[in-house]
Amino acid sequence: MARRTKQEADETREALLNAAERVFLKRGVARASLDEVARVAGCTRGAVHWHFGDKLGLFLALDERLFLFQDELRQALMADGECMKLSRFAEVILVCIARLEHDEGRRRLLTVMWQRCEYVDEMAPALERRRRADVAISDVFRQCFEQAMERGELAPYWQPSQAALFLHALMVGFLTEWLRSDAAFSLSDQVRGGLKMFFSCLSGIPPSNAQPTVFATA
Amino acid sequence: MARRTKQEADETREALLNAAERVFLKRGVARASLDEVARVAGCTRGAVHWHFGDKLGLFLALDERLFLFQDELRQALMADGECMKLSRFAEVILVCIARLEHDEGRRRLLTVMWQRCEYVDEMAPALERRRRADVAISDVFRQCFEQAMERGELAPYWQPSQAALFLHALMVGFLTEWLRSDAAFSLSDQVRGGLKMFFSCLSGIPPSNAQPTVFATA
DNA sequence: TTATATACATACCGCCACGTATATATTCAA
DNA sequence: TTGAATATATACGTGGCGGTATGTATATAA
Repeated sequence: MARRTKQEADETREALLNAAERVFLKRGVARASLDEVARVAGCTRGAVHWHFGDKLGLFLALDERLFLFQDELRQALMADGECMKLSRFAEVILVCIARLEHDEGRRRLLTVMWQRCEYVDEMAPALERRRRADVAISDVFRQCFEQAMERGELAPYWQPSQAALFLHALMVGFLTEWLRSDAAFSLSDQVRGGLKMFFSCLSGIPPSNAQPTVFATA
Repeated sequence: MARRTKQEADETREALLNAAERVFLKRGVARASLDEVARVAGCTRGAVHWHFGDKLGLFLALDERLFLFQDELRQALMADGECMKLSRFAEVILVCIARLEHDEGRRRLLTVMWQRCEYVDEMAPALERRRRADVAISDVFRQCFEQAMERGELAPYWQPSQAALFLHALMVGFLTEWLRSDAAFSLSDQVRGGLKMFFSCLSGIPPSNAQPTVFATA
């Protein structure tokens, strides 16, 4: 019941975060009790308060996980300040989406943060993170589209910034519907189809249904 | 303190709903107290319990308002089972969006239902309404695109159902970003631009920037 | 006019969950 | 070996909030 080894303590911490993920998902962040979180993790509220201070601390620690995922996408899209070609760009997004779809933990986490949390008062710091992550992703999108425009990959009537906002809204929309439907449809399929249409519009080249690869290599 | 007239009772009811709208927005549905709602409305919890039974009843009554708004859009899009041309279609959506943007009450309501509520356990009925409304809207979209396809207004590579899901995701995404940003940008402008690109892609006709009206009359 | 239903206000009760304080058992460093 | 820091469990106090029960004044119908 007391400090075993440092590693075991870390395992307790992880167990608590995993438990919080599930309990927040089931009860909602506001209605979830720390006691239930602790019991699901196989310990008591003492451990929660030791590791996270209070409920907000626990929530923010959990939120950190989502932040890491988002950053992962951002880095994948812009490995070294250099943007990839549009065709490759779409593929990277799809890989991230597919990973999300097949990782129950990520889905739980995203559901908690998007659908089971009332961003108000003390939750404000998390909302700020969300906003910054949104801006960061949109910025990466925009930079990629700007470089694509310079390379002549963009149909002339598209503005890079507008394309970025458009794409971002599209992704947020698909994700929101997917989470709301309780993953009732194949997210990958939806997004694949959506991206296909979007990118072909972007490039001004009609999509080729015959082609085996997902995107025309514009 | 007691039954004045029937009309005054209805006014109390409306005042309570308006208060709930604001208090739920500020505190989140779960953390909001009925006492604060009542005080904001200028009465006590007695009135709340009389009119709505309990907290869930109050919430569902408020939710009804949003449902009405959504139905308004649905009816506007398909007045008499007949769908309009795509160009007009986009305009109707924009009118609804503009109305939402300039109606603080509607924005509050939508924010509460989309960003200040944890849909869990007893909130399930509201989530069901949300899902049904989503399906209903998507269905209207799909029907319109089907008829558009029959009229030859759709580029051949678009499937009506896919176009409907695409459009729906796009709208949900724009709205979500707008609400999350606390209405920091012009929703109408964003959506106008987005719809313009989307519908020109749909019809396979590049958008004409020179034209004064928003959409090419395809 | 009076009884009854209505439209609230007030009072009371009970729970629950959070935070804190404290106890306790290990580990680790000296 | 021992003290201090660590990693929990347990115990305690308490504030808030929701539901219900009840009080009460007014409208309305008979």
